Amino acid sequence: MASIYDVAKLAGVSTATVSAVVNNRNTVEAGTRRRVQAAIKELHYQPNLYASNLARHTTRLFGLIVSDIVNPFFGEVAQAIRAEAHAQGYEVSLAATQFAPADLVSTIRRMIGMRVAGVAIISTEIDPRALEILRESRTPAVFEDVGTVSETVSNIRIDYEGGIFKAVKYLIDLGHRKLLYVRSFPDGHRKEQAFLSIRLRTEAFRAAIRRFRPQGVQAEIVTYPGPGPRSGQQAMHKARKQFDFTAVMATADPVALGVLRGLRECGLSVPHDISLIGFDNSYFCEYLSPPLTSVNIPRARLAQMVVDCLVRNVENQESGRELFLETDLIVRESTAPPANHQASRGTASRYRE
Amino acid sequence: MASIYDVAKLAGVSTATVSAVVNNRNTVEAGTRRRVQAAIKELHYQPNLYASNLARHTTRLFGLIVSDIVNPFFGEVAQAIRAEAHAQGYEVSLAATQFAPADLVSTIRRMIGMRVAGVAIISTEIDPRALEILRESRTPAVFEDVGTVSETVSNIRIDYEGGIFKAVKYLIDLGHRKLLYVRSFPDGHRKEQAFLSIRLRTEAFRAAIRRFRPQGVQAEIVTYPGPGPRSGQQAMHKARKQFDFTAVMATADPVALGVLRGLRECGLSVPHDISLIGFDNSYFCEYLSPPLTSVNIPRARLAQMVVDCLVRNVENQESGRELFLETDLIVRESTAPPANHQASRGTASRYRE
DNA sequence: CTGAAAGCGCTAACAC
DNA sequence: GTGTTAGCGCTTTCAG
Repeated sequence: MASIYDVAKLAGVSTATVSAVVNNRNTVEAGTRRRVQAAIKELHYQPNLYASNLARHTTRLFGLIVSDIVNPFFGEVAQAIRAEAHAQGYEVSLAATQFAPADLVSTIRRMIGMRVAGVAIISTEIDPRALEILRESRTPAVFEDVGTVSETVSNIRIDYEGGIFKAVKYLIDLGHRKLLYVRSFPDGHRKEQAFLSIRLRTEAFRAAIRRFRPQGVQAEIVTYPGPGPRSGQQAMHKARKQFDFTAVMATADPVALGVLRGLRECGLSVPHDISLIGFDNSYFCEYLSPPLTSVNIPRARLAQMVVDCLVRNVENQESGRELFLETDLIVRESTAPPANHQASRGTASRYRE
Repeated sequence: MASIYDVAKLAGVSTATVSAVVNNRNTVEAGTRRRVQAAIKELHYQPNLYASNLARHTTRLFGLIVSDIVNPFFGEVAQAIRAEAHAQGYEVSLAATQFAPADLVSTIRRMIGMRVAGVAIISTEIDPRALEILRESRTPAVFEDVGTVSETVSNIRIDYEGGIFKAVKYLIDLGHRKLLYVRSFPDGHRKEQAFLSIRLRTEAFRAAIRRFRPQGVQAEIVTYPGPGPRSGQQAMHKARKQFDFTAVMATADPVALGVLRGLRECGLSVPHDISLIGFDNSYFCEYLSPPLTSVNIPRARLAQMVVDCLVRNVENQESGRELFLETDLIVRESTAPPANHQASRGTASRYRE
């Protein structure tokens, strides 16, 4: 492949000049520029990114690491972050770990190897080495949910507590007293493993329940391995036999998807027999039957925070910060007052409103 | 950040030796290796990828370009391709264009700049420059649906024709005679613009209808701009007033999602009043209410083909090929015989099966 | 098994 | 405006 020398020779100029026109510097005379461009075209010249980055010493590139590229929530967040970064003149390189902590670490290594200006980690899984490596390399980073802010690492705390409290309260106010919380963890891992955001969400649920104990609220938490939808589906088939409940909260929307299906398979109707609340407010929520009530994490705000942290850290040497992202409950049609005990026992679903 | 020289000096060896241990070459004595590793750890050394790729002249890296990172179909495909590439010892760098042909071109440029070993373009949008640039740079490439194979570019033709024929036939066999085909195109573009796969799918639908004309089959095709779900939803609100139909085919699953919602809002039930078929067989299909019948594009097979083409091209200098990927219809519960004309006129949805 | 040294293709002073 | 040139940090012969 043609190099900058070939172009320079063909155009009868120096490599510095070619470099200037390639990088759109306006220090080149129109005629020269044209000659260079012609040579570039003729040789199909494409600058070698490795060479230029190596010589340049600095990149306007952020790394973005998400857990699961198939979960639309991560896709939406990635889009939002990309847009925000572009607005600030940064590219973003996206990587997915599919929940494997080892991949998280190697991906971070690779990104440091790319000398990214900063990296954002929006992931469910964590690995203590991740933080350590990032801090040692002094690469600006922003995490979601991981607590330890430092000179170069920021943290965005998502208000699970508040969002889940709103959700629980909403159910209680509707009259529900027996709740089921369903969570899922990726296959090939142990439940106890560090999926921080899942743990935090669960904790938030427990805390909310505690506060409503005086009202006679009871709750169970069940956990199944595997992809979210499958877990949710399983949960309905199994948990229904063990526990009595009139409302379900899912740890993430894909889990809610499975719950919806499981419920249907059991001949139970949402929200008539069982109310259901998801988490993340994925775009598909409003398109389900019934449209799914879900706790919303504002993506645009999240993206702003992420990019802002990184940019300030990079450009103004501001140190890492702890930010707090509020969440809210988006009420749709998957939640309603519980049917009376009789009706909720399985066969009433034919008579809607 | 520490360089290979720093490590070499600290370990009392040459950079060649450091390079050898970093790259896991087994030509280093155990003791030396340990010393080097200690130095690496102490200095938090991370090799500069640009420098190493520049010196190395060759990468085991494929570029993968998809249209829309939020559509789970692309996510699933990306995962499958990544897995297959890893199995062959290649990394993959993922980029999303969000349907913008200009981004397609600049992304391809960037990937050539990264000197990727090959690139796969699984996108809805196309741009003639894309093919041209790739061919000129002699970068091995594989497209989906774009017809012109050459020395370095392969093409995977997806059997839209077959898949859609099966879908239409299935509907006809169920007794449907009046079909509606709903498609969507990204906002900010014109309908006539080149979204090849959408056009091909539409053509396939037309062809299928033509073949069933003798049976008295009628069909309409409607098109709305915007995100798929919104288009599907709109289609139901508007098209229902203009046309008479008992079955809907959507150009992609997200569109079907919107159709489902639109239908519900109109008080129509699937499949009792209207049958619905999606396209792509996204993972969420089986979790909808009712589970969505959809035309399946086998991801694993697609991934195999893509990676295989690329690898053969890179490693064995085999020239580009034209491959054909069969599709099949996954029947679920969104399709059923049409209700009699009376019942389908809007109010029958309470009396299921 | 290890070291010396010549690049890789580009950028950015600095000089002209 | 444009050219010269010294690196950037690594890999890879080739000697030893």
